[in-house]
Amino acid sequence: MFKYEVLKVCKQSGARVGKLTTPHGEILTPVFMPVGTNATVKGLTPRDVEETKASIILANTFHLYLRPGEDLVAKAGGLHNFMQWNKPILTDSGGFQVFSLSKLRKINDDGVTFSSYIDGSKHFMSPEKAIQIENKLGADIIMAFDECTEGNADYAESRTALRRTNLWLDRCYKEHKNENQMLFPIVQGNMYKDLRIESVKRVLDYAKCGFSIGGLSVGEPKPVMYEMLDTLREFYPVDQPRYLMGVGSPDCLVEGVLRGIDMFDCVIPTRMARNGTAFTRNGNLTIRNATFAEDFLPVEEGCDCYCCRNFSRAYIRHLIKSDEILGGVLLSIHNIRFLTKLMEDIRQSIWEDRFGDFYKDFVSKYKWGKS
RNA sequence: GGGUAGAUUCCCGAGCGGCCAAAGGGAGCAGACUGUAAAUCUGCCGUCUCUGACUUCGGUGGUCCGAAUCCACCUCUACCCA
Repeated sequence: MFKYEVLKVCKQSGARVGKLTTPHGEILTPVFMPVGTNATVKGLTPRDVEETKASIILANTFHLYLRPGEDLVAKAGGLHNFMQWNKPILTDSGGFQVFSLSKLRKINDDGVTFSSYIDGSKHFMSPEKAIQIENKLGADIIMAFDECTEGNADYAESRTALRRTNLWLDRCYKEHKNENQMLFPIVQGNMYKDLRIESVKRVLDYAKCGFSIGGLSVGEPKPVMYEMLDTLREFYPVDQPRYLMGVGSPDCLVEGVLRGIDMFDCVIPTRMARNGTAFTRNGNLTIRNATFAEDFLPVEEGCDCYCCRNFSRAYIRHLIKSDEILGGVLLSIHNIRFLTKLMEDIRQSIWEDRFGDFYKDFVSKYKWGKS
């Protein structure tokens, strides 16, 4: 049911194109996966998401457990049916929420006790429970329940979190019974090379058709993240996709592929869209800014997305300034399409053994902020 | 014609003798955002030679050591009475 094949390795860079087969379809890697935490990519219909050529999206166990509840999703026929997305879905386990909602939780080896951000009610999440919920939600790929630490966590704290992540990893695999779902283990270890290496070795004892790298892009500088990826690289088996969790700025995607990463997800294209910023190959454009008030060009010339084919920067700026929902919707469409197109172009350059050149060209043009 | 209330920095609006360049909104401008408690958050928002100085609170004149705040007249606005 699950299969990963490497289709091509770039002679110039070593980056690769692969194909991951799942019950709901095939995914060409390297791939960017848009995030739809609450069983919706914010603001977009599945039709919109499909038009961006996204081949797989994320949803979140933690959020769907709190509302509407995994039983209701199961009753609806599973996530695919509930949200009307018939391509692959990956559910995150809620491990990241242990980190991002840290003020609301208490953690020990058994699991995590936390207060709901919705109504303050007390809940308990364990590796077993997370897997049970993910089984009910029915995504194609499900994530192990891990403990993610902050970018500046000290060694002792990082080691404790890793020990717990490892403990939980075993419990996740014992609990997981649904053969229609591939369980990905998660590498942790913060910014400590020895912990990262220990973690990846451990993870590979469990990984069958894919594994992921978590706990990066959590506040550390980008070069530190790249260093961690460089450290891990020699341990990767060739026959499994490698998923770098939570990474999605255009420059990080390119840097990640160069370091052997096959899968990425991130909220950043949709969040930045709602906050008025667009990705382009020449750098980010804060469409909200006054400079675009009378700019009647599309967000990015040459882009084939619905937004760029039809609307001007001036119009989108007007929508954003007027707090009209459509502004965020259109920019979300563009930003996601920008990333899926970036991945298409990366794959093409790998096929043609020129990803090294593509990388240099991209990095020389793309700027994150104002230059 | 008579009466009453009012005129505050782009807008709304607080201030009612010193702690006022003047609360709070809004608008405007800019920044942040990486497994989404984020259509959110942060900063700036009179001028300047900017750890200080200068010019502002309808206008003019006055009282006072000191006025956006008190007094007089004027202008305008709203409502009421004729």
